[in-house]
Amino acid sequence: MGRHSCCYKQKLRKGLWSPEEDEKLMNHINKHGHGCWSSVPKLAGLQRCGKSCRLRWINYLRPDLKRGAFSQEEEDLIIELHAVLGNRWSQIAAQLPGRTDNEIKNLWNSCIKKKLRQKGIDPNTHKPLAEVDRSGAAPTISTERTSGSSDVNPSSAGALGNLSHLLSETAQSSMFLPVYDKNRPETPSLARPKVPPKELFLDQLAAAGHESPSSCRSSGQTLYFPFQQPLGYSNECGSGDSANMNSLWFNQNDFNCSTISTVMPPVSPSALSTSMGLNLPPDNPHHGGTGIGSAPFYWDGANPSSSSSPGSSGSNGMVFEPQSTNSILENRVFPWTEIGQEKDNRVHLVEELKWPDLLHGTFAEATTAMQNQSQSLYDDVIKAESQFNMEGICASWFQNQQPQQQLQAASDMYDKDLQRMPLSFEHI
DNA sequence: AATGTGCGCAACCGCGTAAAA
DNA sequence: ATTTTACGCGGTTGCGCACAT
Repeated sequence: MGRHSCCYKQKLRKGLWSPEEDEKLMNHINKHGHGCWSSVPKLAGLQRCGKSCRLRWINYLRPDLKRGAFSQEEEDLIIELHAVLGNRWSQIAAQLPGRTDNEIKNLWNSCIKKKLRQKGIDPNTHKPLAEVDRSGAAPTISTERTSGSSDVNPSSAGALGNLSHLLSETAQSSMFLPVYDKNRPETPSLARPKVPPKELFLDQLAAAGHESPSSCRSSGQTLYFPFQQPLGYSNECGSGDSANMNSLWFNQNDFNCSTISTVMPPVSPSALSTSMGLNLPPDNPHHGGTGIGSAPFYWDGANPSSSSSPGSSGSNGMVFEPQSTNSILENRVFPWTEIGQEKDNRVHLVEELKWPDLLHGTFAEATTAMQNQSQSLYDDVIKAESQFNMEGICASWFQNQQPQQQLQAASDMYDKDLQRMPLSFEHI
């Protein structure tokens, strides 16, 4: 395999980017798009390698980046997604519009890990630390890319695998899990997928839930179902009382097939509602508490004024504006845990969203039936992704901006740099 | 005030993969 | 079919700041 030739070239600047460099890069991409990244530095007049330019653009200069601290909802979503996807930061980031994989990775390593440990949860396995300790060798997240195997968090995959294992064929067929072809060749794309995020995301969930890696055998021990973990992550539950937290975990012993279809939605409602851009009035009886449409954690895609990305208003799905004033975890992320009295009239709504629909692009139709304002995850994510293809898009974004907005954008863009500006700039 | 330490963030590095030559 | 080039991803490093000693 060839290496980045640029990496070996000498006299290329490294380290922090100066405002001048940022300006050059931004101007160039605004005018011409990035095209071939390796040619960007030359065309933009930068003493940087293309890789560095790309990274700078993606992680810092992109106009659709959401700035500022992560909200509690975002953190919860990251935890939730990490339980399913492991350290696949780019895929996690795909579910958090405006956030970069690097940003999420840093947040995870510096902040979330710590919080989870403080709450008695092992950040690698998403299990209670006590349980991990008891089992001896703590399973670790395998993110080896050389193995060629799926690097889905094995603990999560294992948990899902356990669930899968528990199910009879009949039970499985009644679920809305996809019919996953076990004979499907293990394509490299599973390890390093280059497919649209939605398909990828669902594919991995499917793989996690339906494939049977060796780690997925039934262990006979208590199963902690990862989707419910955020109950333990909740601030409200952040007492650190591990006994209480443990009680929130899903116990295989209480598990029966009748609950599976409710307990096992393949994608968490928050993830879907976030990604789909659902704007669901909380009092809508069609998504009152169970299922995908139930999460009042929604954002107003039609409210560009609230967006950090003015050019992405409306349907392009880049505006991520959590509207919930409550914790996402209060029966919203995992509302199916609250089956109770409303179960019957809600479950069927959830069950309308069958995996084949999700996987074959008819998801939007199903959700439309439930909720007129919904849009497909696929469309949304694709649009989000297309935002990254800045060929001309960025230019149009800037063209759409009012002068003061451009100034504000530029101002925001340099906030961090200004904050980091050494004292030597004070005399300017 | 000087030094040490921890933390967060930005950027780099190495690798795998796909596409192009 | 093979080699080269480019891209994207995840892990790691290092800088700068804030706080403690």
